Amino acid sequence: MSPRRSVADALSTRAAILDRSVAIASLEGLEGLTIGRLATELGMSKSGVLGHFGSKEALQLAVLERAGEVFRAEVWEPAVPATPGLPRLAALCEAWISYLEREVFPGGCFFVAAAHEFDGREGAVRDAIEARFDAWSARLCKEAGRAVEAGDLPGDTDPADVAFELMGLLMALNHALQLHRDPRAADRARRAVRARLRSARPPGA
Amino acid sequence: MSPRRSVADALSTRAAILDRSVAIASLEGLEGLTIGRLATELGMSKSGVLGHFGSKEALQLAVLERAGEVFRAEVWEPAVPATPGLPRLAALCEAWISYLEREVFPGGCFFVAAAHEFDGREGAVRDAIEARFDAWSARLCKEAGRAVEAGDLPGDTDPADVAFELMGLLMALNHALQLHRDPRAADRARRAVRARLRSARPPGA
DNA sequence: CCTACCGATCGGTAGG
DNA sequence: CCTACCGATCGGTAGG
Repeated sequence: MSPRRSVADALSTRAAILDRSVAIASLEGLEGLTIGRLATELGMSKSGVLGHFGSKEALQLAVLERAGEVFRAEVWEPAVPATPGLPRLAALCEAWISYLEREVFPGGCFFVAAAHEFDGREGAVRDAIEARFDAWSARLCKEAGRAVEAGDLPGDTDPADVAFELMGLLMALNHALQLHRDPRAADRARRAVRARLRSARPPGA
Repeated sequence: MSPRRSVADALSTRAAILDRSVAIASLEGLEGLTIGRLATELGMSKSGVLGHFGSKEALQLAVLERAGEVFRAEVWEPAVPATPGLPRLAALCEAWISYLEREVFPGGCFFVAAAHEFDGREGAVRDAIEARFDAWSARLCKEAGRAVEAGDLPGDTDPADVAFELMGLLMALNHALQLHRDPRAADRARRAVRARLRSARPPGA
């Protein structure tokens, strides 16, 4: 229909490859994602798949990029309307918990899984994963720092400590859901986040 | 030297295969552990390696068993002398933190990595990993329950909440050390564990 | 986007 | 424990 049909087709094919790749890699890992399997599932040839990216590593980086877009929409965006500081910190955690509960990725948090798969290696994929966690930690630290400034967390609180502890709760939830399939874990995580973010000030002070 | 030299040799060969397997799998994962690589590194043939176990899955299960022995010696045993309840809970956490700091396994906690690698699959390997975490959680819960009974933690504390939160701190530490190579993380984890286990009772009450 | 192919490696087996 | 081998699959390339 379009006069540049081949270009539009190429873009939509690329998008289809990436969506399928994200689904596979979420369960099997970024290494378990193979060109041959992708080709079979998509009804394409291997070279047809690979032609869009050039190499497996380039495909993996594109998959991380695509997963990052999903994460941004599902976790970062919902917290934007919240008031900076403690309320936004709580909103970020709630968005993360909800993102796991709703199984946005079938294998749990895409980046937690990728981090464990690549933390013992070197290269561009590992670096891309680390950069995403750096950005996430920085975001948590920033909001925690604002909460301290606003007096919503005790004045001697280290924002990095808060970010570290919240990350732990989120990782424990991911673990409980994926390995133990424990449906009570989400509420446990919510309770723990609430307790950690409760001001040391007496209510109403 | 021994009259049953071939039997003793077989056992020591098996032990050598498992030790090398643990080292490889810690960094590359239990699937990244291949018979061919093992054979090359040990100066054996592939069939010589495989003959000790029968299949790759049986090798993976034996590797988990061997890693479990190391974990028991490094994390469970050091906490045995501690008084049951809060002191032993603290000792278990400190042993775990030290076990990561000392890089007992080059790729961080063997079981956390294995859990993420296999939580999206089915089978005996996945089941063995889950069983180890069940045992670990039960242990933390038991000591937390004793701490509540002894009045060392608030009376309305859910021991499973404590175990969940401590697991989170340990996983956050593993992540910080492996992905971010952040040497400050161990002390951050110690601080957070101490804060979580601090009694709600005023000191000396 | 395809077919046809490359060398390397995978887990595993036969036979000794 | 070995050699020699199996079919399958890996990432990737040549040539169109």
